[in-house]
Amino acid sequence: MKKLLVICGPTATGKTALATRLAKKFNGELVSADSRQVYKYMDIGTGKDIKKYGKILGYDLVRPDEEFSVSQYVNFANSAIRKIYSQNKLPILVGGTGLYIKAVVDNLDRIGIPRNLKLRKKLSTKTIEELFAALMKISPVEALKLNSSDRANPRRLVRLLEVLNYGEAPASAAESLQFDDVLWVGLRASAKELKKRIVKRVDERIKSGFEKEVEFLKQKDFFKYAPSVTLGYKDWPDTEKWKREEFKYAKRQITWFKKDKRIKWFDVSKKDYGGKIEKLVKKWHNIQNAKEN
RNA sequence: GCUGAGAUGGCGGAGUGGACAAUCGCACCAGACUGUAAAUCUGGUGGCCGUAUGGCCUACCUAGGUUCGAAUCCUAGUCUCAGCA
Repeated sequence: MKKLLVICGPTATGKTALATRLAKKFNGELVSADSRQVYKYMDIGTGKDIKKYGKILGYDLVRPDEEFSVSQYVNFANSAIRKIYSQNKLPILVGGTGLYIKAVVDNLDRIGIPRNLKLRKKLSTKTIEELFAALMKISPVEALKLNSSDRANPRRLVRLLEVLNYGEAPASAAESLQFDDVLWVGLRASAKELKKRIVKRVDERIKSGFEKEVEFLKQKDFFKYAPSVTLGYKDWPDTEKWKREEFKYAKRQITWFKKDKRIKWFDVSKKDYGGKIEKLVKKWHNIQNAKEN
């Protein structure tokens, strides 16, 4: 019986703390689903609470100047989860990168199709109109499926061309992993509360030596070109902007997760939400055990 | 005190007689997103009514004026900045 516990939600809601608590209680192991914590040396800025929480899988997978993608993440996560099963433990997928979680749970096809640097380079100078015209030529069906937002998004247009150019049947990402039962727990907070928490957390990160981390990364030349240099790192030392960007990011996360009706939401401002979640997980666990017998 | 420049929507900043509720950027709100996802992209953003084309009201420092018509021109005032005393 392959069970998976997902802990998701916007940033600064205490996902890792909750996951750690549940891991202790239910013999679980954490797998981080966070697209930034995969980078080495970016510890304070991405909030790797190693000291506080102990072992978490999914940290430090690549260097800050390396490319990373969902498909790599799925490969990693699947093998990590397999290992956890082999130890008879409960995998807990915890993080705020909605796409990564979805990719692991729902086995997305297409993400197995590798990028085509040559093609990307060739297309990099094209306008949106030209890209869309090219798509219409290859596959009007696929082109017209795009919504108005994606149609104006060069990154998406290029990727679709890449996919259609690949020809063969879409490769799946690594050996897929099917789950028998997934429990989705989401942590949420009001905008006001979220803002408060974000401000506090950014201030804490600054206090615990964020500037030194940035200096180190710069010195190592990781800032020259790095997909990893985003919010926080990107605008340093503008800490007010960092806070604002962090909140906007949280809102994007909320927009993403809101759509997934599988998620059971808990407001972290309510008292004893942790206890309630524990109860829910316990019940879920027991039901599964009963089925197995 | 004199001389010059200027006062525009939450902020920055265009516009300099009609196409202006006012380009654009930021901020803000909503949304999309199956190989960059802390990324990328879309829509909205004075008030009221309408699903909408649209209609009405209040707006470009204040008060008057010119004009069919003013954010744009004139007069006076207030304030800000720069240079000189």
